Amino acid sequence: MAPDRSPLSRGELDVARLLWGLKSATVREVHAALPDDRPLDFSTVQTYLRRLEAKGYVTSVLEGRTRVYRPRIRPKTVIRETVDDLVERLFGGESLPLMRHLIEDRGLSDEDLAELRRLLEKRDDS
Amino acid sequence: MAPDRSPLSRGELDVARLLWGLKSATVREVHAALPDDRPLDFSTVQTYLRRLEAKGYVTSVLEGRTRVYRPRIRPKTVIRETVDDLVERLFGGESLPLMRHLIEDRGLSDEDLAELRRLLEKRDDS
DNA sequence: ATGCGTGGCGTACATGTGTCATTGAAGAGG
DNA sequence: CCTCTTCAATGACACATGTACGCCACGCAT
Repeated sequence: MAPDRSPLSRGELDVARLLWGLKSATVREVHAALPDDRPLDFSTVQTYLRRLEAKGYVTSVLEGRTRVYRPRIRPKTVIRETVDDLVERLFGGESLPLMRHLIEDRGLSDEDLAELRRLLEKRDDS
Repeated sequence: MAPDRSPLSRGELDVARLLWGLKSATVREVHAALPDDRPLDFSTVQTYLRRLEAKGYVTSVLEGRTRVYRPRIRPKTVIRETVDDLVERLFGGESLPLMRHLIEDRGLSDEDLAELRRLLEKRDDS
């Protein structure tokens, strides 16, 4: 249950997300996938990937002379850990207040609401 | 919209939460209010409060020879900023996936579910 | 061969964070 | 008053994080 590996920093998470999207990628590919509003130097990406590996979030193999990285921890896991942590720190462990916040203070479209209701029903008869 | 003040670190948030609860307090009072599972040195609390003030989250006045701190930014605001940030970096800005996660992957009690449904209805006819 | 792009690896370095130790002055007791 | 106690204020320090440079090796097109 405890998050055995150390937590991701902001930048590391950004890079990890890209890697999840790519399934498997070289530094260059991750670098190329960076959104325009977050330019990073090639080496910076390299550093992040190295640190991600050191922290146990990704693995890599050397293919020829190129290192290929791929995720080792699934997004779901990281999401769980991150959200748990946030709920803990911000709401003392209660998730309902977070729900309330989301519903009341953030824009939810009508589709979102419909979908939500569906989720609730499904959750209901289980 | 932009979070003009720099974000709170983990420890800073812990202390800020205590201060929100106390409305107004001296270093010593905050220190005394620390939960048993998170002991911090008096000076450490002092440092956090100082940094919180530097970041603009709290203010203080010297009353006699004692400094009294009080919140300057409301919890709601910090919550909004923090959650926005998390939704952004973890779900690309969509809040529905976070909802889904909360409903499906975290334990919600029956009361929580009932409450949720009420929230949705209220939200509905508005 | 020579020089250029691609890429790995190690290194660097400023700033942010977690956590205290030390300093220094205001009030209490004699 | 002078010393002792008690805190507030400041300094310090190690580790984390954001961001990048530099050097070197390889392979390909002059």
